Amino acid sequence: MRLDQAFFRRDALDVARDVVGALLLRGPVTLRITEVEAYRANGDTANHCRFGLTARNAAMFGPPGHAYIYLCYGMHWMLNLVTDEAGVGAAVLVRSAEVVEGHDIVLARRFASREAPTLSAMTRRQQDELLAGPGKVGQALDLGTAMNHHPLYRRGGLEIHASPAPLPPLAVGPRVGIDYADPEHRDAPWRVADANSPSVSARKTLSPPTRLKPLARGAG
DNA sequence: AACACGATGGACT
DNA sequence: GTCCATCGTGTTA
Repeated sequence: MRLDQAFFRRDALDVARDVVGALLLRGPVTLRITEVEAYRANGDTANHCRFGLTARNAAMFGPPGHAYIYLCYGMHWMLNLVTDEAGVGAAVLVRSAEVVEGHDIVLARRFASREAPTLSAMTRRQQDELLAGPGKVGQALDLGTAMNHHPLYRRGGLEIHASPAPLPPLAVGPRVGIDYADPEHRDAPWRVADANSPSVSARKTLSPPTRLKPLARGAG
C-alpha cells in the first residue's frame, strides 16, 4: 500500500520515526528503509534550507511526499523525503536500507566498475553493509537529477509503500556528518534506525532500542 | 570567473 | 585510524 501525501505533511521527526520499515520501489528493485535522519523546520542549523530557498534545495520547499535528491561530495546521490507543508523546508534523509527484491541488479549497481561478487559469495558483514549508508542507497536506486521533485505517493517511477510488517523498535542517535551545525542541533537525536536491523551505518552512535516517546503509531 | 566546501565511501596504514 | 576522489552549488569578486 502506497503511503499517502498526508503521511508526509507532518514534522520531519515524526515522519522519520514512522517511515523506518517502509518500502522504496523502483522498477525491479525494492528496498526496506532501516535508517533515516530528520532535517527539520524552525531553525535546524544542519538543514540545507537554513539559508532559505536556493536552486539546490527547492524540492524541500515543495509539496510533501516528493523526493529531494542532491549530489554529495561530487559523486553520491542522496535521497530525501520532503515533509511538512509546501513552503516549509524540511525532509527526511534515507541513510540505510535492506534489499527486498532485485538483489542481482543492486549488486551490479553497487559493484559497477569493480569485481561483482554473488550474494552467496559475500560475508555476512558485507551483506549487512551493502546498503548501509545514504550514497549506497542512492546507487541501489540508480538515483540522479531525473528523480528530484518526483512524487513518491503516486504510482510510477520511484514509489514509497507502508511497511508490510509491524513497525520495528527504534534506536536513535545524533545525525552524521553535520559538525558544522550549532551544538544544539549537532547533538539532537534526530537519526532514527530499526534497532533490530544489521544494515545500519555508524552504529556506535546509536542508542539501544528506545521506548521513550509514545510515537505516533496507533494504539502502540 | 574563481573558489571553497560538502547530510560519503572506498582504499589503505 | 588516515587519505582523497569528484562536481554541483553557493558565495565572493
